[in-house]
Amino acid sequence: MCEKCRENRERIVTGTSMQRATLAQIAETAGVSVSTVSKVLNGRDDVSRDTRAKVDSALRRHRYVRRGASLDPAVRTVDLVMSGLDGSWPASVASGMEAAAYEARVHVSIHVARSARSAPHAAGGTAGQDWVDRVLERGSEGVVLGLVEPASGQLARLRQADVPCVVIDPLSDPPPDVVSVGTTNWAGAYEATSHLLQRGHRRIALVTGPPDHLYARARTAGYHSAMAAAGLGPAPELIRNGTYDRASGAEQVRALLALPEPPTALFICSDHMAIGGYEAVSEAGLRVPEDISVVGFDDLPEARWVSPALTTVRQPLKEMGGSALRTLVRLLNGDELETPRIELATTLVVRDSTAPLR
Amino acid sequence: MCEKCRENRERIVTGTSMQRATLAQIAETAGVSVSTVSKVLNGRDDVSRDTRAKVDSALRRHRYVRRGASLDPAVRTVDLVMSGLDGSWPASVASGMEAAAYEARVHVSIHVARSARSAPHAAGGTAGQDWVDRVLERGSEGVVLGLVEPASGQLARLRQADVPCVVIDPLSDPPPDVVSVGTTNWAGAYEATSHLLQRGHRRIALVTGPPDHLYARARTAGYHSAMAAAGLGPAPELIRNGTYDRASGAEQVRALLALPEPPTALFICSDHMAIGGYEAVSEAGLRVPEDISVVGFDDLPEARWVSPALTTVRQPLKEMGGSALRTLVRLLNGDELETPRIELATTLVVRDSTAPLR
DNA sequence: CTGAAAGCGCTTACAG
DNA sequence: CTGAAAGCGCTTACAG
Repeated sequence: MCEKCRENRERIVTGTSMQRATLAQIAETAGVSVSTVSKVLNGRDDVSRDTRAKVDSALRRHRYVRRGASLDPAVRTVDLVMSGLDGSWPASVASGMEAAAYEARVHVSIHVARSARSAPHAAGGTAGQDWVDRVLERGSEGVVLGLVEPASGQLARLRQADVPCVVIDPLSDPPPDVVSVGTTNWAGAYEATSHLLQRGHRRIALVTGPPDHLYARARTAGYHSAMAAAGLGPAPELIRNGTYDRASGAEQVRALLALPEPPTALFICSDHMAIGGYEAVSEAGLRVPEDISVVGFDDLPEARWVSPALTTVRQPLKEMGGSALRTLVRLLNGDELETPRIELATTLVVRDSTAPLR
Repeated sequence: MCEKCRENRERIVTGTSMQRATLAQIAETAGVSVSTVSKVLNGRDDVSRDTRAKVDSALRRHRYVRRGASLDPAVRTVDLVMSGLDGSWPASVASGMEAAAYEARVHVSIHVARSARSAPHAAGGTAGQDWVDRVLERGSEGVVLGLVEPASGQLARLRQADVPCVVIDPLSDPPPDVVSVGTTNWAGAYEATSHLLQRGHRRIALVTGPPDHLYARARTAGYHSAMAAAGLGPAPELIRNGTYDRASGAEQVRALLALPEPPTALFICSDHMAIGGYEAVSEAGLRVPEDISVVGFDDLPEARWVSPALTTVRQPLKEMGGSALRTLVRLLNGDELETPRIELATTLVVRDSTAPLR
């Protein structure tokens, strides 16, 4: 380890900010000229393999960071900020985004948005660090947000730093200048409800999400529209709000099955809640789909793991990730967007959890 | 809009890369010196109100952005290279790694390892680009490989570039100088088999992975050891090799159930194969666990989605991701490792798919 | 291939 | 306050 690096390490330990290594230092370590180091950094091909290897090694030893890593438009880096990485939703979105990024020759960095309070370094002088700090510190050129609601202050800081942002599936109505990618929630719910109506069901219950969520409202509206088109008015006792998780689905379906006149079909606005619904149906001594039909929403892999396989409204999660990345690249290029709000089509995937009314 | 900006816009339209405005241009627009513009940018207070306003206005007109001003060389970036991002396995590993990276103040970039043949830019002068090229191009300081087998040439290139590498769950015996993180496959299989033996089962079938996989061999050995400890010799007809996916699990279990003397318990070396096994059991008109007990391996989230919930050997995937990251950081710091091969403990999670022999 | 030299964008100590 | 001048980090055209 070189003298300078040792100094740097001490600076880190003492909390002082670190000095950037200069090309001159790298050149000295590598035993070459500054010009040669510069050539390696800029990917020129008039450098021999051996020299390049020596310089690469010296750059890494010094932890050299290019100032304005974004100056080369060929290698851009963007951030994917998610509320968490566990589970099928983030995995699918990240997978679609990575594939699109590969095509576009863009690098993807991942972050989990943590609340400022839980930041482990809050005491060390970087108090209040949130995902915006991380993005700016990282020098990313753009951000895709997945299941993370940006606060207006956070959006303002990104805008000020000229870092564009695309939000996937915002929970609440975003400001008009925020670009978002979602799905046709209304149409998906309409199609799911119509599917049940076509199979003769009339008493169709809805388990939807929290009423303040943008897409829960759209799904509820789609259900109502399909019911109304079949001449069926609202039956408030058949409509319940869950919280998208399995336990909440079980709970809401238990309540529905306890009604004097229980439903014959359930449209449940998330696969996880629908799987919870399966439990409640089973507890009541009933079978899916013989006694009661169930339609979910999402088409996560788990819809195929359960038995019977779940009929559900497919959200194209990979395409959402891909679309968000491509939209972000257009923003980075300064291209005009046709619309700040992109909605991808849902499709109904019919499996084994729905049957005609007996 | 200034002349330069107009030029810039034209460059964008024509696909040429954009020129950043310089302080000299700002200075000219504002009618001041470059020094003064620099002072304003750096927040010095020896600038008059009027001059500052003129400069601010010019900066805005030129859309001047300081790029990479906050890049901190203490921030390190490492790559997570996976065979794919879909599914629970990569999601859990990535989640654990991200959490550890956050603690260590390391940024994580994600890549999917694609074969060189499928690279979309292969024709554009970057033929043969594989994940090693991407890692080096990106300037990452280290790599974690998940479900990706590094070829010896790839390892050599990383070594030459001084980029350390940690492999999670290698399929084949890695070279002795490659650091890897795995789980105690032998002990996990031993525990699973013992669990079935303790419940009175004697005719216990094994569905394991391809015989050339390192961890499949370890699991098979653990099964044999537990059987032998109970005084049971090998029964070759009860041992089958699958390919870890659901369909292969169903296929192998169908064959086992068709034996003249079928097993009363199945130890199936992946949750996905075990869920396929459920199908085969159901097709045969049998029930889990009343007629046949099933133990899986992995403890992916899907083990809890199926019914009955699957008894399985838990691999601590998040911890593996976290451990890989922490090990990589130690390598980056030049610390010595106690061992190049880290094995994390598995635990048996008993759920509803195992019952005493009737 | 390699590096000396010229030059660019930016910052800063200092003269006015 | 302001800006000329010196200087730093980096890039590049070019001589060898």
